[in-house]
Amino acid sequence: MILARDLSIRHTVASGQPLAFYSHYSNGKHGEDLRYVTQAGEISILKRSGRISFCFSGEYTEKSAKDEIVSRLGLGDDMGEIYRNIGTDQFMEDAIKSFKGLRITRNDPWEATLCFVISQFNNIKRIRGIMGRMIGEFGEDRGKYHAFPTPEAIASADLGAIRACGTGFRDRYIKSVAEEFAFSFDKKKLYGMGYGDAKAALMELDGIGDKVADCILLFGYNKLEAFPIDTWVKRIMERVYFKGRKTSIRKLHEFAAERWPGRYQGYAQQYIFWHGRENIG
DNA sequence: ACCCAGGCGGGCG
DNA sequence: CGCCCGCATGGG
Repeated sequence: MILARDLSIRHTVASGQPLAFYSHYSNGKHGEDLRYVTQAGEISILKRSGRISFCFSGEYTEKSAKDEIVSRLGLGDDMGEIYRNIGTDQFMEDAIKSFKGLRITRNDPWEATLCFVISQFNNIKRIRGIMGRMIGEFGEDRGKYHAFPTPEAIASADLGAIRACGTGFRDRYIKSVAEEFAFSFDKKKLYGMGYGDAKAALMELDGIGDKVADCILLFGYNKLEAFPIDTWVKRIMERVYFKGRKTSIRKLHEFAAERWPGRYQGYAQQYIFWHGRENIG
């Protein structure tokens, strides 16, 4: 059993995070049910009120499964401190009120990378479909589910097979980053690097720009200071903070760093994104 | 039919 | 640096 105050699995999974693309979520009368497969095995969670009960299989032990869940769902985050930090104005207060319990999930760097390379110039529903087909096509068969595809599996696939999953023009980016992660890119090294250096290293890769790099750092490398700016965040910030004027990505980054200094820009961003998308349009 | 989606690379001034 | 363009695909 795990205590989980200020956790909404629904908001967390719905808000376009990598976890959503490889998990199975349902909300029944017994509570919120979430299942997902990792390289180590399968995790199954049931949350009712502020408590999580869980099951596991594969290589997991009671302790490692618990650690996995706490880490994956960001349960170590002090939401009181985070809400005080990002609740800087009426828009942010409304966002927090609407989506209290929305967490930043922590995913494997490769998983975050593949998901967000696919996300570019795309929409959440389609990303989900493409990821589902890639998992079915290239992920190891674990019986009930397939595991997340390894970089090696995708690196050795041919471009046509990747494209057959519905990736469109992103096929070559997908293959390229898979080759990097399989053979040359030192993905461990980024954990020990500062935010700026790690972002620059990711942006060396073909198909990874400013926004995708920030997503990978936020959702894959536990760097909560990352602030991904997509079309929604840009549009909403321009409306709320810049009187509707077109504003460059660079200016928006500068504004965010000033308004939400410290370690929680990534949380600010996720609440702007989801509140803006769901409640403001 | 038209527009848009968790953008990026390349080319231009 | 900023700006503009093309890019696959499917849903509204």
